Parts: sequence; C-alpha cells; structure tokens
Amino acid sequence: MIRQRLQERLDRCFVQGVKQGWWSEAAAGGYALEVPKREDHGDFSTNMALVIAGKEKKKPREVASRLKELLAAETGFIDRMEVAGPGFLNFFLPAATWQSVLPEICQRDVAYGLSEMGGKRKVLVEFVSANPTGPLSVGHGRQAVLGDAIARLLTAAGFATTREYYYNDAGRQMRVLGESTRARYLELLGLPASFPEDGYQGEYIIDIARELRTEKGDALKDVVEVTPFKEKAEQVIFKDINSTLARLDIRFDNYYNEHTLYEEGKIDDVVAALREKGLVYEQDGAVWFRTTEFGMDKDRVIIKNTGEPTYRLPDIAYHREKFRRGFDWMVNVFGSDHIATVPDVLAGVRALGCDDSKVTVVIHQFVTLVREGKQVKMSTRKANFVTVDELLDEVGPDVARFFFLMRRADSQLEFDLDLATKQSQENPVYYVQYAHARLCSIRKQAAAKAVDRGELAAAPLHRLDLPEEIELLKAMAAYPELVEGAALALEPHRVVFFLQDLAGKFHSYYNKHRVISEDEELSRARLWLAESLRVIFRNGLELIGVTAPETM
RNA sequence: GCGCCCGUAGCUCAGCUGGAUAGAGCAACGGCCUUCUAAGCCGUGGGUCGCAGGUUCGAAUCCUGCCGGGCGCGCCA
Repeated sequence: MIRQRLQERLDRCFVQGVKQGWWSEAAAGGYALEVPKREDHGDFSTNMALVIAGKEKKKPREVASRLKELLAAETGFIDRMEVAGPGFLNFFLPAATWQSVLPEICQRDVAYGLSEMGGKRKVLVEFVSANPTGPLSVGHGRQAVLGDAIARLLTAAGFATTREYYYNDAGRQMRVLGESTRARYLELLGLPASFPEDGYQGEYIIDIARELRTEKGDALKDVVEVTPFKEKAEQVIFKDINSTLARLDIRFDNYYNEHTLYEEGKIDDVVAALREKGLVYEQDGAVWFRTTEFGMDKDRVIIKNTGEPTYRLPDIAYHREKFRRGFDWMVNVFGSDHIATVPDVLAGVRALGCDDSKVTVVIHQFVTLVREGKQVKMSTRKANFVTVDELLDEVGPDVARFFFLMRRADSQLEFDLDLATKQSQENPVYYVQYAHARLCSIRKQAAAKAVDRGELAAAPLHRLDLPEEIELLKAMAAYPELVEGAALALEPHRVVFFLQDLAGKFHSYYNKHRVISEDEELSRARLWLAESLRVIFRNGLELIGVTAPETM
C-alpha cells in the first residue's frame, strides 16, 4: 500500500520532468521501486534515474538530483531522500507513515492480504489427476499440496478459482489393476492364479481382494471378465485417495472423467478439426498429428493402429474443453515425469485456434525421501513406496503441508523423514505456529490482567517507534504485495519464507520488549501491534493451509 | 545424442524477474527462564554463487560453451 502511494508520486514526477524538458517521454517505465537489502539505503529505493540516464545518455546522479528536487514537495509522506551510489534515489519515510498500516490491518482483519487483482477472472487449477491405481505417493502429496496452495493464493488474489482432478478409469493401466486384483482374489481362495507381469504388487491390492472375498465369497472365481475386479479396486482406491486428500484439507470442485470426452464425441471432434486443417495424416495404420508444424522434432501418434487413441488426443480434447468452459487462465500442476506431454498438448490447443498462452504449467521436481540417511526409492508398481497416508501418520498434516511448500517447485525436495518425524524444536512449522500461539497468549494475559487496549481509533500508535517495531510494521505492510506476487508467480513458497521471517522478527521482539507493562499507554499501542501480527500469522497460515493454534 | 529443471556456507535451501557490502534454518561453540509460552532469544565462526567467456553504469540473476546431478525423449499415462 505504502509502496503504491510512493510509486504514484514517482510517476507524477516523471511527467513533470518531461514538461521541464529534463528528459523525454521515451524514457518512461522499466524502473523498479523496491525495498533495499541494506537498511541505510532507505525504506525504499528506485533505480529510476539510472534507467532514464541509460536511455537518454545523461549522467545518472544528475538525473537523480532532478528527481529529488521534484519530490521535495512531498514532505509529509517522505522524511528525506538521498542520491546514492551510481544514481539510486533512496527514500526514508517517517514513522507515522509506517504506523498508519496498523489500523488498516486490524480493520480489514481476515480480509487483510486479499486483493481484487484477479478481477474475478476464472482460473482452473488442475492437479493430482492421478488415475485410481493405488494410494497417493509422496510425490503426489507434494503436487496436491502445491496445487491446493496455488489455488488458495489465486483465490486470495481475487481470481474465481476452480480446483479440478482429471482422471481416467479406462485403458490399459486400469485393466492391469483389475487383473492384479483378480489374481490376488484367486490366491486368497487357494486357486491357481497368474499375477500379471507388470501388475501392481502393493499390499493394498491384497486388501481389496480380501474385501471382495468377504463380500462375494467365491462367487467370482470363474469370472473371466476383469470388470468386477477393476470396478471394486477403483472404488476402494478412489475412496482412499479422497480420504487422504481430506486429511490434507484438500477438496476438489470438480472431477473430470476422461471417459466423458468419448461419450460426448469430443475426441472425434478434435480429430475432425485437425484433419480439416490438414494437420493429421495416416501412416503405418496409425493417425499422426503434425507436431513438426509447431516446431517439434517429430510428429506424434494420436490414434494407434489398434484404433485406440494415445493419451495425447484426450488431453488435447480436455484442454479444449477447458477453453470452451470459459476459463481465462488454466494452471496445470504436473510432476517432472510428465514434462514431455506439455508441448504436445499446447500444440494441440493452438492448432485448434485456442490461445495457449492462457495455459501455465507448473512442473514440480521429485521428492526424495530420506530415511536413516538412505534414499527410499519410490514406485507404485513395486510395493516399496511411502504413501501420503503413512507420511501423515508420522508427521501430521501441518508439518507435511509446510514441508512440501518450503521449496520452489523447481527444485528437488529432500524430505528427511527422521527430521520431520522428530517433532522437535528444529521444526520450522512449530516456529511459525508458536509465534501465533504466543500472540494469542498475550491477548489472554491482557484480558486476565484487565488491561484494555481500547478503541483502535484512539490507540497511541505514535508510541510504536522502536526500530524493532518499525521493522515489524514494514514487514506487515509488505504482506499484501507478497500475496499478489506469489499468486501471479504461482509460488506459495514465498508465503512460507515470509512467515518464517516475520516469526523471527516477532520472537526477537518478544524476548526484548514486554507488550504488557506498567506504561498503560504504551501497552495499549503494543497490544494493537500484537493484534495486527496475530491477524497476519493467522491469515498467512490459512493461505498455506496450516492451522494456527492458539496454544501449544 | 536431444529437450526441460537444478548447481549459492559442512548439510537443506532463499535471493522479490538486472542493483549497492550475497541471506536463513540446521549442525558446532558460548550465554539467557521468580515477570505476556525457553517449541523462544542473544552472541561467535563459516562463501572463487559449478567452470570459462560475453552483454552494461552494474550479473548469483540475462546469452553462449563446457562440467556435474535429476526427469523425460513409446503406437504407456
């Protein structure tokens, strides 16, 4: 907010400078107004003079002096300015400017940090999208939490967000699942069974078979058709996946079954449309999509010589449906193993006349599980993988969510189970939650001691003049921008880092200064400071889906 | 061989899309609880930002080429 107000003043100065003939219209834009790393470089700093000087072939420091002159009228808002280094202009704001953020936080309360930036534009966030062949693995867990946090961020930033899970319960994978289940079922009955070579070996298949035997006895022993086994397995596994997601407080607005694309003729439509544009051809009994037209190294098969489509075709049809459903922005969260599918799908929707720049794909790298210093290999087919459920049993949803969001999607995530399960002080989750609990505790103390913080409008905020207090106010003032930035970049980890940083500042302040003291006026001011901090921690934790406990 | 991602302190990672003297946590060491929660705080040490060039007022950040790690490169999804 404060940054915005300063920005407006800067823009006005630029125009004035043009009128004065100091620089031309052509030098507009492209400059930054940011919080410098070093405190002695001011509260804000701009490289505007450097940018103008570069374009106009002038001396940066001279341009900076001109800017300073033009801004001199803003004495109430700006305390002082200085030209520094190669031509930066640094701004020092008075304490009162920072103190003014506090009432705003407390008044807006749960709405502080929310913005209208998205303008209610429709965004679809697609994530998890795992076919029901087994329980969610830790890799899915990262994706689930990442996608959900992205959706939370976008909602906070004013977008109309839809969470969607796209799945396929037909096809080869599912057939193998059914065969695996049947084999286990027959084994339980003591009958000869041939387990498929590439079958699903997990323990959960045996559980499903056992359930089936309890329900049906041996009634299915002569059934050759795989469907009843497949359907049972799918039903059980989907229920399992959903309960896992529910434990993480993740709920989807919509489940999109690939099958509907066939039923409603969308698949045929796509082929026909591509054919009309001359982008498909037949060869070796298969139907090919001319992806080379879109800069790819080779063409791709969209219908196999068996007549069955490859995954690409429904994927393209699915994405076209997203466009048809009127979404302004489509965010796909994928694991890095799906990276190769992205260009094909984008080429497909582009070929169909859709604007593929409306699709943003967030690729997250793998999760490396480490237990007792050794890496645990993960594979759904083999049984030796750790499920999200097992992880949740050990660390709980708060720790799991926080850990999954601590890293950029881009970087591989090392999940140290020993550390995460330790439940000890090292855990950064507790560090942030503890800040919130402490703030709640202060509030209770105030009530117990009958110290009333009074009306907000009457709060003596001018007493919040310690360097530590100004620092806290500055950090809190930057929160709304942080949310907007994290939302646009689809980077929830920024929120996590912000909260850790703010928690550090608060813990430090807490140990150095007392909120409730003999000084009644000061206590009132600080109680309002504590209140605004509590609001931010609660809102921030909510944004990443971690609980904000009142006691710990 | 080709495409994408990563390489920053002993370890795990940030670095706000090109800014000023590169940060945090963990690990190590030394201190702080009759006062709002010690799941906390204070202090100390630790760096050729993988390597080499280039772009410019200015590079961890952008470009090129190497080196190392990961994921892909199917008429599997």
